[in-house]
Amino acid sequence: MFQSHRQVIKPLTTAHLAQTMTLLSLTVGELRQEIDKELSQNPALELIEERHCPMCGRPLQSSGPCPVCSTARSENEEEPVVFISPREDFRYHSDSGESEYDSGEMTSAGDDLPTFVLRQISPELEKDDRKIAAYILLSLDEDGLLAVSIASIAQYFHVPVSRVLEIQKAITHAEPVGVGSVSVKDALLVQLEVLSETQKVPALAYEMIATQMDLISRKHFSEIARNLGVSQRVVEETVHFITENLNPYPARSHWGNHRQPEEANNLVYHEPDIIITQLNDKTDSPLVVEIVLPISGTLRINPLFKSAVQQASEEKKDEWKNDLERASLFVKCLQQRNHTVLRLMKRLVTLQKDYILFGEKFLRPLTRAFFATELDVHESTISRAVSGKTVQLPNRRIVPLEKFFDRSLNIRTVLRDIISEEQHPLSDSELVSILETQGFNVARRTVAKYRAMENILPAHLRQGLSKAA
DNA sequence: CTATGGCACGGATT
DNA sequence: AATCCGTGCCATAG
Repeated sequence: MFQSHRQVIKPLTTAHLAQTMTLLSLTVGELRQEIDKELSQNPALELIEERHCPMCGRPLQSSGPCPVCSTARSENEEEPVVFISPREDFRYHSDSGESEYDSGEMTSAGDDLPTFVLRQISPELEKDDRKIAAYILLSLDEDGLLAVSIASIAQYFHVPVSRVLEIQKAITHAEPVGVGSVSVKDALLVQLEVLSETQKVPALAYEMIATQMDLISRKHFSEIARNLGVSQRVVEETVHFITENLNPYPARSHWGNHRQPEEANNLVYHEPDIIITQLNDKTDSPLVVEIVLPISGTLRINPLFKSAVQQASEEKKDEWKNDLERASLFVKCLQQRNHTVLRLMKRLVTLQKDYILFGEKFLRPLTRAFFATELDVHESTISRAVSGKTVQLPNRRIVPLEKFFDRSLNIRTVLRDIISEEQHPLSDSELVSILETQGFNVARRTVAKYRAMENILPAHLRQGLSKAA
């Protein structure tokens, strides 16, 4: 066996390669199961509590970025800070004592709402706060609104109201946005706030919801117009915007098969495999990318076990040696998996920075093949690394990693914008020429397809938008 | 005659 | 090798 050149991680055997490949394609949830399994049946493997920063090797205290690295790294403004981040177990209902929780089918795809939300926010909560968050989430009514008062929660946990409010705020800002609000009004306000980060919203919407809520629900538009001193037409347009884009019952948009088929809001219930955040909310501050590792602590070979092998009886020795082999293989594969994902994300985030910060309009159509040559790995490696994984963006949206490789999302978004601002229903061929002026060359037929994807009606059915009363 | 959706083909992507 | 996607052609609706 030859080693042509020495790498950080060198592939040793075919078994190694095979396992690396399978580990690479696993999501955090699946990986957690895999590690649990390996840990329970291989005595040579050990999980030690203390953690070391994967970048600089210093021991880490709390979860989150290593202070040393992130500060040191952020000097380089071009590259995002990327690191592998150990995470505590997200499961809130079972204490760590019960480690296997019917681990067979505990995939993250079909979580209930509380679990789903908790997974999003738990990274930024202290351990004690997670309990409170879980309590809040379990106190929701079926619409996703809070069924008990904030004060009673504070009393229950013997903590100040302000702390509960802070946690509740985190919950309402998670997907589905507005969940956990105390009222429909609050839910709408939060949604509006989040929405305004990515698109422009009617100027009056906020004030209208905040002060005229009961009139809105009773559809007394003329009275609202009088109260706010604007024309009734403006009121109606704003209300239209509200009913179209906001959802008074956060939980229903995903759970109740209300309204549109779930195609429209293709939310995926996953804990994120990768979390992208921005430390300050400044748009120029570097992005922080965390590759989520589903265990807290460091996985390594148990040194005691290793030395014990020496003095083992003959028959045991072989078996134990085998365990040792497997353990080191497993650790190496795990490292390589993280290494690959890390390299990929580092490059991906720099290239798609505009998309991450400013929305889908700025998504660059990149292909997996491109990254394969870029990182000098096989295409299938990238495929494996991308498939099934999910990313949490700074705006808390959780999107599939595949979205980063959507070849037409940017055009579709521009198309959506054009249509939403059209004065007059534009036909497909007209849309083609408008897109052309913006640098997008697509065929007429393709525009039709994009419309279909975004479920936008054809031009002749699109007029009912702003009809005068 | 114009606008749109269906089917199918070829090239790119996985 | 299998799949996805953009596009051209044609039928149909208005």
